[in-house]
Amino acid sequence: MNIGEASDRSGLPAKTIRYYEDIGLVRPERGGNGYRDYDLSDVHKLRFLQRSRGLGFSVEECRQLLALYEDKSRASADVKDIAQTKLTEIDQKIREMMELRRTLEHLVHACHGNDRPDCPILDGLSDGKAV
Amino acid sequence: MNIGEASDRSGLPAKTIRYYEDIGLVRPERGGNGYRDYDLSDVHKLRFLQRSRGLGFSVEECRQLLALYEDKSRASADVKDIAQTKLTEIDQKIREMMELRRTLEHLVHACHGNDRPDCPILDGLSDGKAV
DNA sequence: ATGAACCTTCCAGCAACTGGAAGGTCAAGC
DNA sequence: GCTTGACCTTCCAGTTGCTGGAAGGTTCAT
Repeated sequence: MNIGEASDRSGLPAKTIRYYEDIGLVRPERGGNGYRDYDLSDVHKLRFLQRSRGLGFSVEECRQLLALYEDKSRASADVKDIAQTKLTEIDQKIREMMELRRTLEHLVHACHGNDRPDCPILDGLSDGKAV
Repeated sequence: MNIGEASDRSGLPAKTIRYYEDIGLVRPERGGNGYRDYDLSDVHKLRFLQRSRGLGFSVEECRQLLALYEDKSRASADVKDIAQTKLTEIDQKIREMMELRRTLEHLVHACHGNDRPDCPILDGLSDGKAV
């Protein structure tokens, strides 16, 4: 498929997809007309990149994660180690996300939208405790 | 406190903290010697930035989230709307994070580290289904 | 066969840091 | 009181990860 459809299916702008090819992340075939030709596994990698980049992983981290898709790499123990490390990081990120959610929810609901000095959030801020 | 301690407590490099001052995110007092002087509420904002940036929110989004800490903004309905929108986004990110976790876990455990062609992940990839 | 909607490369610019130089401040030890 | 080392300051340049736009080729429907 052409880059436009790959873009639609992955949720990444065509520009970004070309950039990912430049830096060697996802390398599609080329048709006789010079157009990039993406297959389903390419699209899957792109979706994976879209998700993991949006969740705060760097391109280099994504490159490592993506290496898990290559079966020869998946067979090697060190790449499994990387994956295991990333799993731990993801768990940490999920915890942080939950905490951020809780903080925001407090800010939206616990304070009643006025400037009361006894607002629990402001109190939490002023004495330095985590909100 | 000096920038070094603020860095230790927030988990952000001093460079990044100075950059955040440049762009008007967290503005500490200055001591007589010209050193930046952070209080606990500054540190709390920095920790908040560290978390939300690491979770894939842009600096501009963080600026909006941070505005919730300013009580005058917190009193306004539109800022509450922003917070509500961000809450929805966070929920979405949590779901994506869970899915990413599940994908990785599959890659680590479901394939037994060899190159068997019937590996469920490879099968999933080759027929284009999500892993 | 012409126009719209694709695609290509290349180059410039922006966002969000990051590193390094050149120099001022501070607290500890001699 | 003076040095030494670990702080801090500003400024400027470089990197990462895109993103926009120009200039031009391809495809397809009318």
